[in-house]
Amino acid sequence: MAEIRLSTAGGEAKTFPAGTTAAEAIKALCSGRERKSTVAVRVGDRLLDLSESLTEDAILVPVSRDSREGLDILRHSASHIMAQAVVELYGPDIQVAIGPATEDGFYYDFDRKEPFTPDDFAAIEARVQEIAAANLPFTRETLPLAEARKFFQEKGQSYKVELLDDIEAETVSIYRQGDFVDLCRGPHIPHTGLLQAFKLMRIAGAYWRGDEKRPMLQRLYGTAFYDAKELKKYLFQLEEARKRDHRKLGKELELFAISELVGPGLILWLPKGALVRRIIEDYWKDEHYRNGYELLYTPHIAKRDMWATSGHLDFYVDDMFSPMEVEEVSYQIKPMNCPFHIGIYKTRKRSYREFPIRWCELGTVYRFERTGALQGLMRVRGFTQDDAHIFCLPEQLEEEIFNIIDLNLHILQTFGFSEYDIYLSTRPEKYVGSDENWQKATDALKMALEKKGLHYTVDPGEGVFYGPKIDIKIKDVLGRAWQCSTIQVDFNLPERFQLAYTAEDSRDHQPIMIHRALMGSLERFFGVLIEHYAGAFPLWMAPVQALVLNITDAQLDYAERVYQELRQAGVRVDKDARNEKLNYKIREAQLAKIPYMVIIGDKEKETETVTVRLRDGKNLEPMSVSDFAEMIRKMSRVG
RNA sequence: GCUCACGUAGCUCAGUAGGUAGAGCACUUCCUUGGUAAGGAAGAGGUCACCAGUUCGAUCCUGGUCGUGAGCUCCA
Repeated sequence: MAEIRLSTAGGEAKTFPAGTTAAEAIKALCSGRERKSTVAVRVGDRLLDLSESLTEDAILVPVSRDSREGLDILRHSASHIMAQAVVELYGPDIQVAIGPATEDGFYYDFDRKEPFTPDDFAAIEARVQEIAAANLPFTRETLPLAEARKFFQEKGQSYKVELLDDIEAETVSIYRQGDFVDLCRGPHIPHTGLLQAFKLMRIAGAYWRGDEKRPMLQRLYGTAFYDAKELKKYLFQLEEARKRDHRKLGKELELFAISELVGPGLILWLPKGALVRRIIEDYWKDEHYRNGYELLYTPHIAKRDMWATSGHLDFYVDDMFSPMEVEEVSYQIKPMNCPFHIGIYKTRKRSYREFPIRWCELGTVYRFERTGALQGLMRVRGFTQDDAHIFCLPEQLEEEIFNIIDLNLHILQTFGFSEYDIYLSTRPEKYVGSDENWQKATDALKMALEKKGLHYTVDPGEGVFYGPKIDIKIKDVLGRAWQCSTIQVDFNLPERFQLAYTAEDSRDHQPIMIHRALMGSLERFFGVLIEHYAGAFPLWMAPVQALVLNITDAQLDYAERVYQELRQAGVRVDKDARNEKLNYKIREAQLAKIPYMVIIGDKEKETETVTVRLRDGKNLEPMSVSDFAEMIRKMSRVG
């Protein structure tokens, strides 16, 4: 019998008979603990089941249940187990589609006439537990494509047949556990008993293959862990995340509102939220002034002809609100600010000596989002972009992009965001402009990122219709990445609007245009900020920095004086002069997440001081009002 | 837009075999003047999202509309 040499990475190779299973090899090559935690093996870039027979020399990398890969394998297996449970409970005529692992768990899509309801959850979960307890082995079989096709056709599983139609390989693998058989690449856990913690999370509709023209399937989402403790931890984190939800905090802290009176996706900034916004805007304007930008203001509507010239009517009309007639001329509300800045560019002849021109605007735009897409502040129909357009010479392009990235990261860091995913998006299916220009622009973006030493991922086909872009997605505390910053090169609008500048040769040339937004939309950015800080904004952003609390009516006069003095000194201060006990006032201030409580009793009144309580419950030594004001002033320097 | 769920006082939520509703907090008034997370009492507050239908009678049942949530799709 032939022999093969197997080893683990870094370990000594041992000789085995050909056909040894991965499980046997791991048993011989690994220590007890590693052996126990191994759920699959990796050979090169292939993941194999433990039951796989090995026929060639190989270096085996054990996949531990503690690794991300190991968890994904469990969850993928959990989706099969759930599908088995569903088929057993609701009959074999139910159509099964696909069931992969996801970031937080897994899902499986089913086609069934009757909708699943949350009432079904208990039954499905119970059946999953039974299957897990039965310790059914997962077994893999390989069969020729045609045979697999016949097999699933006979079972009436048309989605599987459709999947097989797209597979080009000669053979495919199927997995069985109990009576359930599924087309699957694998690998899987050795047996169902490893599924120790399972929970059905929710049900949602999902189009077959993500295509809204195809049938809507019922997607069951679940999550799974090797250990019940891990599941508990995950559910606790979900609960914590819910507490930070910007929609909940926005209501509680009276930051913003969405009113049925006004309409969906349209944000009302309440006084406290509006104050935070003003602080953000002031900082933004100062920072842009320092970085050589000039501020613009432009209207909210423009003639439809302009949107025809810009190409928006060809490529963006589905996202635009309907036109309105004004004196027999059609106008349309703006979904973007760029054509207006071009309007300003064209107010006179431009010289190359003016370049780069950096124009910024907090421009409010309106986009027709489908109702189902709206979500709190994160996805709205009217929002303000921190927009800018840079007009420059081709040879200035790379440096300008480099400068934008610098300013971008600086501003994000000021707000407390230091983790991001960076994407370079290339040409989409629907686009304008020449292939050559697209290539030039894409190269310039790539170059700037590489010079800056930033790690990025290429997102093929995700560019905007007028040019390629860099997107910087910031990560909030919930681990969600939010697309805020975007930097887009545009060789197209200058062409469409016939932009020109006079160059050294005294002839007209076409400038390059860059679009960029750093916070993206003030609404979304505010939403991310609320969740990031759980509503407890840093001092420099807090809408109310200090709250004056008198203990009894006897200090009302002094408390009023303190309040006025702090207000005059530029502290954002409120007062709570109500006839309530101190405990009560402190509780409310604490829930409002106000950074400093200024407590005024008889002692303070006599000595003309204040006692300061911090948001974390600590107290500062009594100090004079002016010292406190100075302290706040120093500590609330931006960033 | 599509699938599923939900919509009761400013907020969080009970409730009704179909007989026009209730709590806590918030609000108003009064008592209380209390040193670091809820003092007490009274009062006011609702076309039970909206529109139809079934019914002697609808907040409850049916249908539609609007809105919200979770997804799909899309995106700042």
